[in-house]
Amino acid sequence: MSEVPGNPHVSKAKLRERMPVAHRKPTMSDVARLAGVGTMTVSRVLSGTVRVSAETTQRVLTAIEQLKYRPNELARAFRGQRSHSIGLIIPYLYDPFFANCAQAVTAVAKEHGYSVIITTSDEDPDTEYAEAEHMLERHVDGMVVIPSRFRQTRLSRALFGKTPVVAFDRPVPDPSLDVVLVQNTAGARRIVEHLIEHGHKRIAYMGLSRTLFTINTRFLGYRRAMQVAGLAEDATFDCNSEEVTLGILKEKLSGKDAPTAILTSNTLATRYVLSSIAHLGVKVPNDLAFTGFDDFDLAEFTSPPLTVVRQPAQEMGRVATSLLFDRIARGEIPQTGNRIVLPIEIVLRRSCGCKHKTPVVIS
Amino acid sequence: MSEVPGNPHVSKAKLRERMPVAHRKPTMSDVARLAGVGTMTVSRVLSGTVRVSAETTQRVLTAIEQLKYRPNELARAFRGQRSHSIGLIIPYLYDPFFANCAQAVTAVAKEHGYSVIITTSDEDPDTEYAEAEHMLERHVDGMVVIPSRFRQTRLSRALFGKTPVVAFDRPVPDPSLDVVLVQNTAGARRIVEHLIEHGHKRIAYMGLSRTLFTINTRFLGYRRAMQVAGLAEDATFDCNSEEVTLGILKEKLSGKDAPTAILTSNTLATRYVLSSIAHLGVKVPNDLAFTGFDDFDLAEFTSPPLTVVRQPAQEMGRVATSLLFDRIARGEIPQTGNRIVLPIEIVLRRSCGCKHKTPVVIS
DNA sequence: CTGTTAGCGCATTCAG
DNA sequence: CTGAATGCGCTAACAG
Repeated sequence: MSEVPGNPHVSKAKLRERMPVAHRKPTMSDVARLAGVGTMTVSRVLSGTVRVSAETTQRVLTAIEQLKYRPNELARAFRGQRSHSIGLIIPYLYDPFFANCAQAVTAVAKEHGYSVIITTSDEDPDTEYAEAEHMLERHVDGMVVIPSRFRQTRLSRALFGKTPVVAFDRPVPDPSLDVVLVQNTAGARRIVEHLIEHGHKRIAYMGLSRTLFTINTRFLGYRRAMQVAGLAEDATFDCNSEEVTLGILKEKLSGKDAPTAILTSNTLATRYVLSSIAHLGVKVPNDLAFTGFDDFDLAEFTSPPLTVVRQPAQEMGRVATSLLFDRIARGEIPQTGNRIVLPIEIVLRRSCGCKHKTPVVIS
Repeated sequence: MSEVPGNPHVSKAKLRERMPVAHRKPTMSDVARLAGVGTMTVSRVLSGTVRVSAETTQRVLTAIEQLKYRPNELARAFRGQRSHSIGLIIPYLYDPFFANCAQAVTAVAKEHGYSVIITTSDEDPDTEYAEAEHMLERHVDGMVVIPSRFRQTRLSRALFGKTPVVAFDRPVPDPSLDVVLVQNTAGARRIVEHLIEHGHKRIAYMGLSRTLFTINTRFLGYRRAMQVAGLAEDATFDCNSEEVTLGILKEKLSGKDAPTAILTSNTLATRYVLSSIAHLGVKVPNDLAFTGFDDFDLAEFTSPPLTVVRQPAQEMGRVATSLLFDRIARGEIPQTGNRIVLPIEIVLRRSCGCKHKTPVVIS
């Protein structure tokens, strides 16, 4: 041990003058020294949790001003129990639906004075797991996540320990996590019923991978409506690219039981199908009625305007994040989490065969 | 001071048994104890910077496994000089263009093993400033930001100190910050020239606030093209909502010098104008040719498909972030920053009057 | 109302 | 190749 002779309990480091203030970020003790008080007083002035005399407060404030002191959040987070940050994991950011969710999450976090650490899972369960671990290592106070594939996601209470987590848009197998969803099944069912009211008998469901919760759940709604009406179902789950989708649609339409109406599973499928429709020169809604899941900004300006199921993306994000802050505040992890289901709306435009000049929204 | 009698320099805390491991997250010394080594050895095994004997390494690894030990990134960041996180400030997340930028930033950060702290400025210079300060307090290693209004942004080297910052999409007044932009002026100019080639003489520029850099810069390109062709300019900067835009367009079209073609300043303006056009029953491109800045997923499926200037959103984000990591690695702050300008593309579809069945991209 | 002490978990000295 | 001591900046707990 490097002790100074004669002062066996005071190390050299303790005696060494600290670097001149100019070259380091000022710390609390710099402020304390300048104000002629103890560091705790500065801390108290900053946090405002304990009364400090007006005069002292003023001195501290002046010193802070003078040194341009900024508290070190890292030290604060490290020292205390709260890091004042939450983690957000979503599949992609370039999907407007997810981006809208993220917008809501950051907005709520800001209201709580929290930072958001964001990352994408790219729909890959391993990436998702690794990113979640990474956030845990950063000691986030909680996490909001849109889980990847239901059967493969490894997100669970075992991983998170005492860190609260809210899943949204898609559920997780672990029942102890809170989850916020929308009425996927009911939404799909109702829009199919609408198509049936228009007189359609052969309605096709065109989706991406069935391993995605939302896509499968919506399919269930579609199937239900078809069954109730005594109609034969016709679903595909391979619309993974424009090329593939074009092939599928072409084959469907050339068959003798060609569908007269379509429901797509989500925005991406909508894009692929719309592209294929344009390519094939099919007229909507006369040759083929079109409906899709997920509304988007310009759905009103496509040709024809699109009838869709609208999900409350931002509200879902807001509800999920509020729930998370609730958990953080309460500090208790439930045995079984909440399950909140938000209502959807049907936006009737003209691709379904309706003649509305302006969209009609039913909820 | 609470000392144990007889041991004047050993406090009670020092003697007190630590909580049983089960109730705390395991720390490095838990691992060290179990492996029968010092904490430094564990640290070295983890960081891999210094050679440790194979046998010892194995013992440590086993202990880590057994305790499910995870390093505390917070402590690591606090202790070391790097927090391994960068900050990202964008105006909004619900704008697909910005979301795409953000996607690229998070992707590059992930490649570097970095976390991204994200926040929105809502186009407000004060929010922007506050959020930047907040990130600085969190000791991010660097920041990527899409600055708010050019004349009002308070982002500057003075605020950031030695923390590297890259601005993108829009510049900042402070020349010491790096900035990555696209060819806004050239893009606007070329698409207007294209309109002129179609025979248009009265071309209107419809934009949001001129205080936004991109919108003003694109206007300059528009103006240039008009001047060179000897045409009179006709620009408005008040398309802030659907209602206002509708009023403006209605008035323009009823005047005797009604425009025969339009260029919008960005996606939002495009939406407002498209909505107004639909509302007024104007036929595109026969009554009015349409062109816009910013491509988007479904621009191909609007009626008619839209001719637009396409910006490389993801590439811009990627370049900006790579530049930032460069600065972080080098650890030096330049006197005057880089200024990188990325090329744009013109996507010719049919709203401009072209007859292309599929889009033609010129760059 | 204010100050002192101690320690959060880690990595950088420095000694073996 | 390994370990002990030390302190990063802050605040909870206590003492005055």
